Amino acid sequence: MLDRLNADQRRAATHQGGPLLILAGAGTGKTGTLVARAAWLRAQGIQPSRILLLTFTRRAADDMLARAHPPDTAAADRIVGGTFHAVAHRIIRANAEAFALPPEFSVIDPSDVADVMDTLRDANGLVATSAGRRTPRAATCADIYSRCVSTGSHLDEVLAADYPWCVPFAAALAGLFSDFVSYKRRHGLVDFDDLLLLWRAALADARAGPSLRSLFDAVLVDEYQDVNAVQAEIVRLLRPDGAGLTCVGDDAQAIYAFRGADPLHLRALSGYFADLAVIRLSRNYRSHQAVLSLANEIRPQSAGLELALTAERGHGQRPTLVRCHDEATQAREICARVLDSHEAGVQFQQQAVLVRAAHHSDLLEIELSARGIPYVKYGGLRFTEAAHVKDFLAAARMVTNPADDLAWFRILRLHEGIGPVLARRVIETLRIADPDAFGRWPEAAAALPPRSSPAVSNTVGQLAAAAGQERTADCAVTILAALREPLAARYADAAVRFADLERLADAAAASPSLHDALVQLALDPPVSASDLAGRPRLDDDYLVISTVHSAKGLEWPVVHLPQLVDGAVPSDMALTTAAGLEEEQRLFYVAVTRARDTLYLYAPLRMHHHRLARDDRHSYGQLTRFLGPAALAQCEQTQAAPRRPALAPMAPLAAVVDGELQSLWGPPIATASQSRPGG
DNA sequence: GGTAACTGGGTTTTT
DNA sequence: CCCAGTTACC
Repeated sequence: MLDRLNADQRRAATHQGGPLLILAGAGTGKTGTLVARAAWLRAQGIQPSRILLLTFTRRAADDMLARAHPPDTAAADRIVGGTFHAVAHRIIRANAEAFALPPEFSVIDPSDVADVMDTLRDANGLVATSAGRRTPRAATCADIYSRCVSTGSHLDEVLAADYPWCVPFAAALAGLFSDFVSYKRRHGLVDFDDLLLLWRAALADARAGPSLRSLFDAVLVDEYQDVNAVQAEIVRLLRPDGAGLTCVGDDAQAIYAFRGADPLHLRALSGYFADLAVIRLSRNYRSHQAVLSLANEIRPQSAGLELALTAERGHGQRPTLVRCHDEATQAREICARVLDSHEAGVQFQQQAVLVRAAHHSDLLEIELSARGIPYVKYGGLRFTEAAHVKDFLAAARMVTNPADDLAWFRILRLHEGIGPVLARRVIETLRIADPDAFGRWPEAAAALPPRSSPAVSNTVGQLAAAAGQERTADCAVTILAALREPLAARYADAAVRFADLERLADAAAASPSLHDALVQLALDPPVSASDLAGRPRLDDDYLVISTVHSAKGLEWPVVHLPQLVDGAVPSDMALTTAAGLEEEQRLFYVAVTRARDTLYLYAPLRMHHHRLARDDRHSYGQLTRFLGPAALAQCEQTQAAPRRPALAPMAPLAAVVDGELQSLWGPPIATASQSRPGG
């Protein structure tokens, strides 16, 4: 395994003793190095099950574990790996009583958090008044809350730095957050932040800490630049003196500040561990030098962690900047180049269009459809955000955790004639936090209007039955059956939605318990329904459209980067703060370094600006500030020809057709009566 | 009193 | 497309 490594990689894989930071630039073989390090640690006599690998995505964990040992390896001989959240959940679930949690606690995702906040908003004076004072929306409240928790900062600091328009609501938000915390505890809910907080608390605990710490001899952390304050502390608590700690990362690729991550944690490692060894990986096996020259030019350098990539694959072709008259031209130019590459033998799936925001590809998607170019889109709206999927998850949560009133609320409201007020009344009557809520159903049903009562009772009855079933598969089938009628009544396209849910139920049935299935879905949501059924159409060839965030860690032979104008790249949301702008630059660096062979950059002059008034939505965009003169010197530039109108200009619309239309209902006129017999 | 149906204005990124 | 506000119906 070590034979295939270069000298730096081998030094990293075989580093002995104290804490190690591997500063791994994009495409420098980081995964292979980590896998080799795990193998070397085992060769040093460390049990695989005493090696912990922490990643940020499940995919990264699976990739590495798959390369670390053959698939048939027994559990005891496997490295322990997963995302921070998944590992935290495993520990908390195994020790629920010690954490004073009900054994079947619900893990709620950020949209559930927003729903809870929504129900608590009114009581804290955060309801919008007609007087025009705009209050932060539920999702914004949830973001602010999470930012406080994950950065360990006081509410006032977070508001001042990132949500200045919410400063007037500081007191109301503080009240809301207190209510939110006690609400979660009352109803057995655990959010993503809680998973990390609970793990950290256990590690810091005088009695639990030492035994949790002693589970592992070596801890490997991937993408360390993306840890938040809580995760950084978890790592320090796992390896207090740094022995056996390996962190891999690149602070120039930190792109998750919006969820509380901060590359300062990576930069602070050397201050925290005096004996930290830093090994740089800068030999790039992914891209041609022409691409890397641009990447090196735009890479933000930080003191002490400078790095420049050098290509192992030859020089290649310089990136091309295509200046386009407008967005429509840009869409056509992308299609043309995608097709050109395709004809030159590059499959669609070897090409990707990477966008800053999911809606940046709207126009392109129309053009792709018109030309019959198949594509899949990653990032943006997730499968679990679809209304019917949320319905299913809510029903499943009612079954596993009957005290989860959010789930009750959603399922009750699914029925015709049940609105927020009735749903709340029913939930109160049921006293769902007390045991046997399902048993009190007849009492609650009496308060419902006669026309909805039978349907709701039917649904609740079936879910009660599901709660009594042992096997996960039976449970999933019963839940599905319970939802069939309400969904059919609610959604016009119920058949399609139900088919989605059948797949979801199948996937859930494979889990050891419904609880585990739900956690899996929350922490690692499938991107689409087809995701659940594995990859059914491997032989099909699709162009990839992805957000830059979702593209992290991936690569394609041909990469297209549209919308390189200020306001889109960098996003206008980030322009107000220096920190925001730095992150946008790192995002651009990540995007550029995804390309193996060919990189196309597109800058439309005119861009659609939804933040402007309706009549003024088109403004002239400036080329992104990230392509300064030095960076531009690394690119070929070309100007796309605007499309010439196919027709000569005509008379105004009114003159062409309006007179004709008037003749259909206007007073009869001489010529009209001639052409219409009997008129 | 409570629900559903309609309307108008706004939309970053995601474990 | 989602949310909040309004109106129309039971």
